[in-house]
Amino acid sequence: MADGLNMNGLSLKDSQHAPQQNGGFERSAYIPPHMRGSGAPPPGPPAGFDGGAAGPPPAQGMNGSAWAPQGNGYPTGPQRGNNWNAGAQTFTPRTGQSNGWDNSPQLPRGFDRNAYGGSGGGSSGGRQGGGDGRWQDGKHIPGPPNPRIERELFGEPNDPLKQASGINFANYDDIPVEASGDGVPEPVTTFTNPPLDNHLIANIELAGYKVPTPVQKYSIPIVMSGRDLMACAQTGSGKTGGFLFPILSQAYQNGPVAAAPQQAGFSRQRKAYPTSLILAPTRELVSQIYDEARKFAYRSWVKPCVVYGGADIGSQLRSMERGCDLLVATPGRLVDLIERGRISLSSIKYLVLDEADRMLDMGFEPQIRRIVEGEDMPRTDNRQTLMFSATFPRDIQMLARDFLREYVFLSVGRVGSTSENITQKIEYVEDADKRSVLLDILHTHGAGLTLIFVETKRMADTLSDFLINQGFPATSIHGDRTQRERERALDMFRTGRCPILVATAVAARGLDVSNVTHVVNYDLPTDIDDYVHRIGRTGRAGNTGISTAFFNRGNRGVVRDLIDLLKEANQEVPGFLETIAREGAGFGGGSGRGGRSGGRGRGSSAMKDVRSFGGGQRPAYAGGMGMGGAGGGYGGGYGAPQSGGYGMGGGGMGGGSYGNPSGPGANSWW
DNA sequence: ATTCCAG
Repeated sequence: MADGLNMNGLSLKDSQHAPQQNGGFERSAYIPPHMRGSGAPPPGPPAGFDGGAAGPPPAQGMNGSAWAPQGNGYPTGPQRGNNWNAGAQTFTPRTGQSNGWDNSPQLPRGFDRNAYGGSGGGSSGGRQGGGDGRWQDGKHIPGPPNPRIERELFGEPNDPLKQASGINFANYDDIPVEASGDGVPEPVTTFTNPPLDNHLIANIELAGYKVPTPVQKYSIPIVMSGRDLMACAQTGSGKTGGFLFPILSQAYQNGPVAAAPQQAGFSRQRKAYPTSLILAPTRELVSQIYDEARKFAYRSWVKPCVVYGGADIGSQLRSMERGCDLLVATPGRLVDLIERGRISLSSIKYLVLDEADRMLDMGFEPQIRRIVEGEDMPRTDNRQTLMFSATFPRDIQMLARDFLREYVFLSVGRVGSTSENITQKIEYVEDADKRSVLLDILHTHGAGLTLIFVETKRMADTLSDFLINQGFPATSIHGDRTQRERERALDMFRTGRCPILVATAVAARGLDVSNVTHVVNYDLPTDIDDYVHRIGRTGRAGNTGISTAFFNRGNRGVVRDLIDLLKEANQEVPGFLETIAREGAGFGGGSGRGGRSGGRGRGSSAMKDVRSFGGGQRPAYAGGMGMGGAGGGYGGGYGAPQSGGYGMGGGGMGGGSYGNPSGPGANSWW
């Protein structure tokens, strides 16, 4: 259809919006993954070009603006200093209302005043949790303590439900960490000042966190020194804090940043200019991240906001009007709000992709590319980009490099990224027998929560109906249920009122529910990484968990990856798996998706920096496990570090290594 | 197959 391009957000819309120059080229020149690197022009602007914001280019020079990483003792990230402090002059903290956050003159006063802080007396915005403080005369003035909010955010002092979220690994130090890239800063070992801001530390204490998790130890100095980050960390290892802590700490120390100059008279409407944007693939995950953000923004000048679909947009808009510094969003709703002119990304300094490999997978990549490259977000030179996931297939890493600049690659935990805390069992069960085997499991299983994964929404309904008819306290969550139903199901599960939850992939990633003692893969996913994420719903925060998967010949497409994974995690490998693997999973490959993973390329790549292999190696390289120790640095082919955001260097992307036959255009979801 | 605006 004629709208095809537009649906992906890749066309030139809004021609009044920006000087086209290179930006125009970039917008219309979307190159699908499978075409990239094969002689087609690079999708981005030349190095150093600031094609992002509309209006005049930002001021040069950094002149010690408060936002620059100065107070924390870390060096500025390579080359980013230049444009980083866009509008450094306007930033100079002004007293009074607007504090320089949003200097777009066309904004109505009311919005401007509320843009941050200043709600001082009237804590009508108390609902937001964070953001009762303000930034004044170059200083952070936290709002007064609020016992009610405090209880809401952090729970009763001895509420086990809330306390459980405080991660309590007994032996953090046993977890191996590899960091690669140029000049990786030393990890921190404690939540102390320096480098962390005292107000943040106070909130961390309220939340009951004692010691940084491994991923936090590394991510804090990496982010605070201005570097980009690709972090591969085992599930339940504190990734959310890994990005929230350094981002908020910087914000508390340095205050608001001036917005990039806005196109005059563009909009009479109220428009939010967040400086941090966190994207995640499901509404529930976004909501969970937002709840965390509220904790650590408590009493601060930073106002967190959340937007996602299926919920009343009016209340989300009103909430944004009370200020929106750190925005947590699902891609669809964010695009919607951008189109309505209610959000501008021109002030973004931090972009976070949580569950980054999913966000860059076929289903999401066009939307992400549109948000990051097709709107007014600053380019890689003028923002920091952080990506987190438990799995990071190499082809997705290659894609991710489009959005990163001289990033540090961080790998925390075991290869394959499944936790040793999870005991994985695989049982051979024919489809027809699944129900009765499941009943056996549920009968023998004691206390604790059981999460059952199926492949389709329909199956989620029928199976939960079946279980309820059998007298089990079950419910379900999937994308065809209303948001209200979804949230209720999750809440019933979380609180144990409904300890059996049947779920589709919507619950596979990131959700942090304590006390999930058993994950059942009633249907195995076709992608082993999905399996990794699913079982990661148990065994969190240092607890142990059990995972049971029903396997039959319909799953032979993942048999090879599954065996590798089990071995890597020191789990028992049942004989039938080996047998079926020998039967030749190779040809039919089960219901294999023709897409990424190029065969069995995953196994060794999930926790490895692709740069270590030399740029653009094909997945056929897989199997080689032998990446050396930590700090391996760039292998050949990473090319000149200064070559801008698209530093493919020499190696190039070896034609066709993405093997994406259909391209990303096929999605017709909206 | 699944996720992601509203309708």
